[in-house]
Formats: sequence, C-alpha cells, structure tokens
Amino acid sequence: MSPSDVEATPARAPSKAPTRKGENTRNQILETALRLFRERGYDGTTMRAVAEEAGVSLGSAYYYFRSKEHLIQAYYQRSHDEHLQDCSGRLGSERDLEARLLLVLRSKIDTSAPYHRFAGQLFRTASDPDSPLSPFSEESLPVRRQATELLQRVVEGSDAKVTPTLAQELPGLLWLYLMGIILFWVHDRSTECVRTYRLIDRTTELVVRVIGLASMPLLRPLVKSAVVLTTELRRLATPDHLGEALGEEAP
Amino acid sequence: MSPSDVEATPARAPSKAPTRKGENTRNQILETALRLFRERGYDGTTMRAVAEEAGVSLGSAYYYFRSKEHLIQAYYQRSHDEHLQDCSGRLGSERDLEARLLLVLRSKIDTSAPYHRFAGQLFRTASDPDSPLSPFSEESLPVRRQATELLQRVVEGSDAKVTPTLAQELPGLLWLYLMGIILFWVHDRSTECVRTYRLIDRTTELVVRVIGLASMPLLRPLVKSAVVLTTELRRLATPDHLGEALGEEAP
DNA sequence: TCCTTGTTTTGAACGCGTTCAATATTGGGA
DNA sequence: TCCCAATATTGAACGCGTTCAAAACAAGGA
Repeated sequence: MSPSDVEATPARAPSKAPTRKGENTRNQILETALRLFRERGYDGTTMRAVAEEAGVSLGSAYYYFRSKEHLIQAYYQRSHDEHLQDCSGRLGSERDLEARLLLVLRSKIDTSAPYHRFAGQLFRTASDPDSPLSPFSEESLPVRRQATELLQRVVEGSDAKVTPTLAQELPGLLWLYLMGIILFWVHDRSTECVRTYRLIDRTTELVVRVIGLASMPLLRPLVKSAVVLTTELRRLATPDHLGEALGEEAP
Repeated sequence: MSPSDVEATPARAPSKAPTRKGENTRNQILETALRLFRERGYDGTTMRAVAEEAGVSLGSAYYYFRSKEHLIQAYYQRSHDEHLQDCSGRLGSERDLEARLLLVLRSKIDTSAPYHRFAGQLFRTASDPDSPLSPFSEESLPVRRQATELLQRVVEGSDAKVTPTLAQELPGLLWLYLMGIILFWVHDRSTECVRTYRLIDRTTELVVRVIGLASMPLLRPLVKSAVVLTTELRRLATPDHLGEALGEEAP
C-alpha cells in the first residue's frame, strides 16, 4: 500500500513525488482540522477557522483538500488506524469468537469516543449516496477493505466452526453489523454511551448464536438465501463497471 | 388528528385558526418546492428559486418554512399519503402475508419513483441525528406512526399465525425493514431500480419465512432476545423524557 | 546571473441558506 | 368610519463553502 494512498491526496496531485514543503503544510491543515472537529464538531468548524489556526490562507486549505468533506476521508483512515492499534495486540491471546468480537467492537467505540459529536454530523453527509464519503463509495474502499480484513482476522483467529458457505461472506456481514452499531452509537445520547455498549453485549451474543445455528440442517436453505442476498448488496456498493470484491487478501 | 398537525406548521404558529390568505401562500410555496425537488433534486433547488417561482419573496418562504429542511417534513407526509392511497384499496382483497407485504413495499417504491434523485440527497440530512428530519426524530413521529399503522394492518389483515411475543413488535420491525429497503433504493443506480424490486422479492420471502420459524420451540429464546432488543432500539429513537410508543392505536 | 517551468499561496468574489428589522396588509372593535 | 393589533411580506445583510485568476516562491538550466 503506497503511503499516499489515502492520507495524501492533494486536490491537484503533484505530477511525481510530493515535495517536502507541501507535505508539511498538508499535515498542519489536517491536524488542525481533526482537532477542531473534536472541539467544535463538524458544522462548528469552518474552513476559514481551519485555515487561520493552521496559519495558512483559505485558498491553501482548498489546495490540499478538495472540499471540507474530503477532510472526513482522512478521519476515516485515522479512526481505523487507532482502532487497529488499540485492539490488534489484545486479539492475539483470545480464541473465543464472542470474546474476540466483543473486544473489537468495544474498541471501536472506545477509540471513537472523542469524535462522538463530530461523527453524528458526519453521518449526514456520509449517507448521501453521491457523496465520496459514503462508507459504500469507491473512495472509501481502501479503509473499508482494511476494516473487513480486521473482522476476517477476528473470525479466522477464533476456534469457532463456521459453515463454509457462510465463512466466505462473514467478514463482510460483520462489517455491516459494525456499521449498524456505529449508526446506533451516533444516535446514542445516553451518558458515556452505555446503551451502545449494552447493545454490543446483547447483539454480539445473538450474532454468535446465529452463526452457530447456521449449521443446523433445517436452517441451511435460509442461510443460503441470506448469503446470496449479500451478493446483491455488494453489487450495490460498486457501480456496474467495477468487479471489485470486499476484502479478499489476508495481510 | 388535526389538519394542521403536520402539513401546516408555520414558523411562527398563528395563535388560533390559520387565515385563508396565509394558507394559500403556504400551499403555493410547498407545491412549487416539491415540483422543483422533483425536477432539479434537493441541492439543485435553491430557496431563492422556490420563492421566485412561487411568486413570493425569499423572506416569505422562510416565514412559512423555518428552513429548507422543513420542506422535507412536508415531503414525508405527502409521500406517505400517496403510498397509502396507492396500496390501501388493493390490500383488502388479499390474505396471504407475503403477498400483502410485497404489495405494500412495491407500492412504496412505485410511488416514490419521481423523487428518486431527490430522496438520495435527502438521506444525507435525514440521517443526521440532530436534524429534525431524521426518520427517528420526534418531529417525524406522526408520519412514522402512520407508516407503522399501515404495516400493522398488513400483518393483522393476513391469515398468518404470529407468535404473540413477536406480534407486538412486528409492525415496528417491519417499519425498520422498510427503512432498509428505502436505504437500498436511494443507493440503487440500476435502470428502473430493478435491483430494489428484486431485493424486495427476495427479502420478503425471507422475512416471512423467519416469522414462520419464530414459533419453533428451539428458536424461542433467540426470538425473545431479538424482541427485547427492539425495546432498546426504540428507546434510542425517543429521548429520555418521552415515554412514547410506536403506533399503538388502530385507525 | 537571469530566465523558465512547475509548485504553492493568496484574497477577492460568487451563490447559497438563513436572519431580521422594517414595512405593508389585513380584519375586527370603537 | 377610523384605528390598531395581528398577520404577511419584503429585501438587505451575514457567514458559510467553494472557485479562480493572479501573485509569490522554488529549483534547475543557460
């Protein structure tokens, strides 16, 4: 994965190697923006404020980030990196699927906590299908793939027996499940987001139980239908001309 | 339900009965807005254009609609009314649950077709939890309740046997299911939205099968857990101080 | 040294959603 | 009839995201 894959995408990509000068300015703007997002939320953060606090002009901010929304793409990557770092180590010592899943989900909420308000306003623009920020969009694919890979590790590193039919689609399904949890979380107004954590506890148990039941002969056709369905869902994410799959190679 | 419940909510509510004059202007603005939404999409429709084409000043538009987003609330109501009218009649002659569900879902997509592009951009602002336009928000409650009532009719008018535990929560769950379908639909770029219709066909079959299976003794605890979960979900929709339930009285 | 080519930076300007103080228009009571 | 409070209507102004032509700067080649 090239370093400039997601982090460094200047509005007008410099023809070859990015200069040292521009790199610094870019980082300056990005760090300032993420800080202001945390402090003031998305709407509360104006591009003018970002530029000013970063010590550059308004135009410069737009030179490095095509739009305010493109700053969010950088947030996705940052958020995932922190998530990965937070749970990656602890994942090694645990074999139980439910425990592994719990660990990863809780970690996501933990690490995202400072951005709670921000993430709420985020989901607005993010769920516009035309927006490059939709978690389903092509532009979000790199981060989405990374996240799916993490969930694949969760399953494969566990001692759970998973029906082959299901195993193939499970990481993608779990990613959808994670999206659902996040959707709940951004709406969650309870103190310390206790409801979200409660939801995670309950649904994880449920999910693991369902995965177990999936091997019952009686339920086989139902599982089959459900799996076929995900194909349809995935085709939605990628426009007709792309044959991309969701997270196929392991690290 | 008072006539001015949702349709007529002037920014500064007139103390008593709304005057005839204002009523006309309001309708003029609303009709113009909905037309422009259809023709140009949400972003393509400026408040200035709405005002101009409606033959009033910009300020007047804001006198009747607190914000551009509040025009959407009116769209929700309109959309539901059209949906209801479209499927209400045909619903009487059918007893099979799957057929009834299919009918209602397809009808929703059919009647929403002219607003496809608009609805896409809509979901952006709609999924901001702080926005009064969130389908989960307090302000959307009247329409949400009406929609849930329709789904209740779908179930109760059918000859399907539903576990009592489930029966209570089913309309709310089906509403969530409908939201999911709509979410798919707004992302659907296929011609004539054939994918959405295919999705409806497949998922409806699945949903009905699951409802049937729910009575299996083996699955009882799982169903119980799932139903308990919905309580948590609903509590999310309504902030702490409200004890509101979702669709309790039949028409 | 100066010119050249490409990168970086700037600030003014545009169109938008929104607010608001001021004005015009009602309609009912004296 | 005239007056007055409630209702309707107006347009200028604000702050925002975004665009863009122009200027400043960097680095090599002559």
